Amino acid sequence: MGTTKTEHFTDKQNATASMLKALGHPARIAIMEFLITANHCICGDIVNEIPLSQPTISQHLKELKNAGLIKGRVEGNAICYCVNEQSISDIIGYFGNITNKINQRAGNCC
Amino acid sequence: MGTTKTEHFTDKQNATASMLKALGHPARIAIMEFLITANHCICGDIVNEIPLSQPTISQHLKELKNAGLIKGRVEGNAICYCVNEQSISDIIGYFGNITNKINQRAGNCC
DNA sequence: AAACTATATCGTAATATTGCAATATTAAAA
DNA sequence: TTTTAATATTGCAATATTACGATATAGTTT
Repeated sequence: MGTTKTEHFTDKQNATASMLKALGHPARIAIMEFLITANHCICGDIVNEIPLSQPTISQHLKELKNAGLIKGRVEGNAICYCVNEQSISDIIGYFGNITNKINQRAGNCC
Repeated sequence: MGTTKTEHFTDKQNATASMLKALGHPARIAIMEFLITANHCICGDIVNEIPLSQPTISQHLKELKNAGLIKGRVEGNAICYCVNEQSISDIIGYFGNITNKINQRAGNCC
């Protein structure tokens, strides 16, 4: 117990859940928004921008990276982060599909 | 510790994270997809459709409902569930905005 | 090389999540 | 009214997440 039973679900369902889970924390939403708003890659400003400790930010960045939502590039002794635009397209694609299915069907009773 | 420091983030960021967090589990993705694919409201079939125990499904439904992603309507001794279409629009709107910002900016270095 | 800077990792405490058996609740049917 | 059916709640064990201090690592500067 305590563990998600991923084996009952499709790969696509697990992959989708895992992307959205990575975005399911306000600090990670804030990091994504910061990276996007900043008009360029961010090297070393993230810790100053978000009021959490450096290890905590580093951990959140790792999770975003594992989920494929951001990319990192080593730049001297700093690391430049930016959004993986493909991942955002994938998410939009997913919800676009959902919307199409909603629009195609008969209608709700609730 | 162990608790998310929501006070450091905007209401919008917390609200967005909380919706996406609700979708950040394969069982809840599967429930959403089932409700959408089913072309009508679902009264009582969810437990048979997803290989998790009845209490576990009930708990996931509660979380989806708390996050505003689904609606429930009492129908005799059963409960009919359906997707809250507005919530999907909200999510699409959020990622649409993100995409606009990405397209407006100079470009990545990564 | 020594000091400095940026980031990652380790270890750990506090809390949250997942899943289920048992039980409660509520409405319908017999 | 007893039984049946559908769903919710409670209680709990296993595991995951969140956050951070301390420390490690790696590149830069002096």
